[in-house]
Amino acid sequence: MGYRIWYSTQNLADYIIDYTILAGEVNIEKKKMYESDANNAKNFHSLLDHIKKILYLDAPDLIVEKDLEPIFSIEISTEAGTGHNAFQRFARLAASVENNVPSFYIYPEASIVHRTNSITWDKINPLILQALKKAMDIYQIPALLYYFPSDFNEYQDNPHKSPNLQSKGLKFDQNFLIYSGCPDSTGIDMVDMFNAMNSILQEVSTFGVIDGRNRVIRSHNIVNKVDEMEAIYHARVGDREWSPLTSTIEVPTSKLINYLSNFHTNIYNVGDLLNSRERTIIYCVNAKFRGDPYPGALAAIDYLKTRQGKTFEERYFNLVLAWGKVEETEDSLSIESTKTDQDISTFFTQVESSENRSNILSKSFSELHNHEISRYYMQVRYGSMFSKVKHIRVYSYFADAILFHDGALWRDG
DNA sequence: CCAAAGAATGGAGATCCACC
DNA sequence: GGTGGATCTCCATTCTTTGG
Repeated sequence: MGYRIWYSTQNLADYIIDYTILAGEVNIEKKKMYESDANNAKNFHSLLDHIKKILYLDAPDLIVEKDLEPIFSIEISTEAGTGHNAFQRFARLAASVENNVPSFYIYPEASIVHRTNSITWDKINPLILQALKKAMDIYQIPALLYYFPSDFNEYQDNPHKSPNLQSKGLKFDQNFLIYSGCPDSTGIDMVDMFNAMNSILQEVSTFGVIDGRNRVIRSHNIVNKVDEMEAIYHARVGDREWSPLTSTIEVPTSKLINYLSNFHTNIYNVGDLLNSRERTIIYCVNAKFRGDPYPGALAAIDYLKTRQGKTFEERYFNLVLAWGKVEETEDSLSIESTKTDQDISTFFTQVESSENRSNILSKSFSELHNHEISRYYMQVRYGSMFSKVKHIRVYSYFADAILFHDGALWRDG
């Protein structure tokens, strides 16, 4: 027993160990993490059960564990945070917090984007701070945003003079041989972040993992961080709407029920769940049916708009995902397909192909290779829960219904 | 009309598997 | 066992829309 660091890139594991009090630990082991059964059929099933559960929605970059219990998870992005980009990774933060595991999100306050006639700092969408706050309010588990160190403060008026122009204005760690791709460890937010991680590690050492994790939301420096996040949000948000909420509409649930009636007979009735909420939030995506960045944005909308309690049953609004051009009509909805791959058959094809590819439940014992035995046993227990592609998993977890122009799927309860 | 923000797409990298 | 195609995932650029 001791510490175990699950990583997708080993550099990041070394970075976190070396810059926190984990550096003094002897009993510490690093292990490679596998994202899903769909993506890594050979190895995913060998992960411990509680790690699989965090990975169910989406895989973070790092999970730190003590005595076989996760202590916190980390996600890093260097992407420009405009539009829904900052939400792209939100589902994995949600997955972590929903399992009572604190999570850290490292994201640039701004990064330099070169466009045809200009060089600008693209700034992070402040709504991400609000989404994290909502998740913390519900679970009382930290979900903290730290800025990836950059030249933004010093050079916000003249990005072309940024010393790190070639890396979009971002500051990477000086020791690039050992910590390649990791943020500058001397950056003020990184120092704060290491302190917060140390607080969690100390709470967990003193009170045990379960109690420790539940106490950290009240730790002094984490309380300060949460206050700071809220202050930044209020300073930046203004009185306008921000993505992804700009792509949502709110309608009476009766219109949703009428739309669904296009796809079932008169004898069938939609179950109680959808009808139990008067109004419905629809996330309208007029893109080819696909994954990123939409799964993360859908998860964020859940926290921003619809969620009251810890599960999707405790929603104030229904949360619905619609593909195509959506219009509200007098008593229903109209959805028009304006692009390829906006038919419901696209969804079914993707489910079917991952099922054909990943599901080995129809094999006989003598057909199984040695490494397939424990994978088979996992699938006996969980079916294809971990074996579908990420966006199918995330959409069907968060959305009460998914609408297409020529079909729909919905929950009855 | 231009700049900023938003929405959507394309592409790279990793891995697996069928086939030779 | 080498190789090419298919799949999955992540990254972030590019195209589109909006607002002053």
